[in-house]
Amino acid sequence: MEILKSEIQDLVEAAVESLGVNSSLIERMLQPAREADQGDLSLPCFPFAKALSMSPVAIAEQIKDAMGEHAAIDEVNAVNGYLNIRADPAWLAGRLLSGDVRHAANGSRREVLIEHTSANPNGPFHVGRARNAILGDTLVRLHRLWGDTVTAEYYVDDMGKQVAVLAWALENMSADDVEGLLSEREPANPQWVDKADHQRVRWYQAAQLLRKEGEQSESIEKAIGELVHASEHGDEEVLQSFQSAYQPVLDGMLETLGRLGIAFDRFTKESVFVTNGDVANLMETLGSLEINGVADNGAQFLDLGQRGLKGKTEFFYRRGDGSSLYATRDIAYHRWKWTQCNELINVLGEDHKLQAQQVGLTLEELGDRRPEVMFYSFIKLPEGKMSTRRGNVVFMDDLLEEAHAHAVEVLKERRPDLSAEAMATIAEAVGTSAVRFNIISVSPEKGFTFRWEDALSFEAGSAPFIMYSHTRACSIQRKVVEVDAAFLENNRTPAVPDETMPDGLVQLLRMLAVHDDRLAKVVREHRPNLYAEYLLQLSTAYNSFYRDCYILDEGKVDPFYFAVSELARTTLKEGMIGLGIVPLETM
RNA sequence: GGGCGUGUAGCACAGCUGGAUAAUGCAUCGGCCUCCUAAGCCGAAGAUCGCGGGUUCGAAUCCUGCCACGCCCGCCA
Repeated sequence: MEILKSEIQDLVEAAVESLGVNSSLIERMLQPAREADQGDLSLPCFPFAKALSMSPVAIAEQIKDAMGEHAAIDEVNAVNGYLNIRADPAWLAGRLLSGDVRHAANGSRREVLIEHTSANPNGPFHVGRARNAILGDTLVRLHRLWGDTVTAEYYVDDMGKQVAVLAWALENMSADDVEGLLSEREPANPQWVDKADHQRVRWYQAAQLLRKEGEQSESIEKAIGELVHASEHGDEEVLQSFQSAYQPVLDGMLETLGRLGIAFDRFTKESVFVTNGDVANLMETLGSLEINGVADNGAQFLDLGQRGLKGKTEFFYRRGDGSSLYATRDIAYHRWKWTQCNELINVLGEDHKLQAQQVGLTLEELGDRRPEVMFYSFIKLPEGKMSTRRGNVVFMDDLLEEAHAHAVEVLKERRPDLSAEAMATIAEAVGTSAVRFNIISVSPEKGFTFRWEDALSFEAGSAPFIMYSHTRACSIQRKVVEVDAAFLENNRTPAVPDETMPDGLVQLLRMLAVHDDRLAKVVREHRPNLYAEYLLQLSTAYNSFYRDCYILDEGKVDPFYFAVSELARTTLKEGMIGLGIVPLETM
């Protein structure tokens, strides 16, 4: 709890000094208490035991006795060798309601470029791909909540084999060809027949079959190879045909993402760095490096083993025919990205770890910084790995429909009074928020198994739980305005009452006091799941407060309780936006 | 074979820059709607923190060996 720590650290240091111990460790040792009933900050006294040749228990007692009084401190206890300090709830309330604490710790607003998703535009989004998009977008939102200036960027893979296959298929196959080839597969979901990503992926899949099994697979492979080659050499006409092939697919994917509240500020095409000469220049620079090597056929690589890379140390950046590789273009892209920001974050699947190492080391070799990377592990289905080929996929579009339908069912039961229209709006918000939250709330590096029952859980521990707490606060605000329309204006900073506060209120104040600490950590360490956990705790605290403190009692408004409720409401709302949960005002 | 990651209650998951009784949700059992939305609240039960060593006043957390699972080790993207 930084707001308390910054206030009383001097006091603790003075007390420790008075015992004759150097207090330089206090800054680090004075830490949040683990259990709420221990207090807000605690100082383990074990490290001082040797120097003072006293028991930690006695040391804690003596520090306690040596501590001066402070308005921020409710009580100090010495327990089992720990010095526990509890913040005074009234002091906390005063600080929080004065409004000058929020984001107080934020001295470092940065310009951050976050690249995420960047999926090949060759088919609809499935849940596996969505982990990247949801994590990335949440990171974008949380950095914005923190006060950073953020650019969310999608790197469009507009050259290379995957797009070439799609372009070739659209050019050379009829709808009948495609459906004939895919006759043994599951037919496309009729609901999405007009959506280009679902449509065109059929062409892509059919072409993949032909490439592998068809009689003309060799000639097809050759044709596609020529397209790839042309694109890698910056052939405008080919690149143009690629674009008309993938753009509608990309648009379809973005439509799906839009439903989840995910949007991008900029799309950067891979081919740009080929056509503008950056890649050629880069390869020239790399060729002059000390660690450059040349293979028999003229291909070039860097020996990154000399820079600490383990395992396979040769990193090829140039083919024998002189063309670039994906990673080479990625390096050119990164060098450009560094001209756009002072903080760079990439969201990548764990399969990209080696490549990220190669790119990072090469950037350092060139005198650039390496980007920060948030890696995530892939989403599996209970039946095993997701695979489009075996039809073992969950499309995001289907998942969102299912989530929406499930939310409608729940609403029919709980709120039969609502109009169909209102229900649809709420169901969409509840469904999409629940899906996002389900994915955000687990650590990115942890394997994630997608389960319908979890994604559609609307109970405690889910997005709807947080949403529900927020709507309670909204409902109270509406009622207060009904009772007294001018109340909001007249009671900006009510006096903090001089009486013992109910448990629920104290819990809520402490949760609110800790918000910035948590957000700072989440943004610094790229761990959105910790913020998801925080919002759950804040919601729980609000619900306890709601239980203990009647804001409206017999038609009268308690100004202090209402102010606390309002602070919780705005904190919840901003936090929900930070996670991409829709802050409904009623549900 | 090498590199990286993961292993915590029946299930899912938090905690991992070492600190006191390992947090939370689901499932299980019990209580709370004549009062601000019960998608809620209160309580019970449930954990040799993968296994073995080590460092330390103190280890889920650090080091090390082993086991299991995932990902990677293309002049593919």
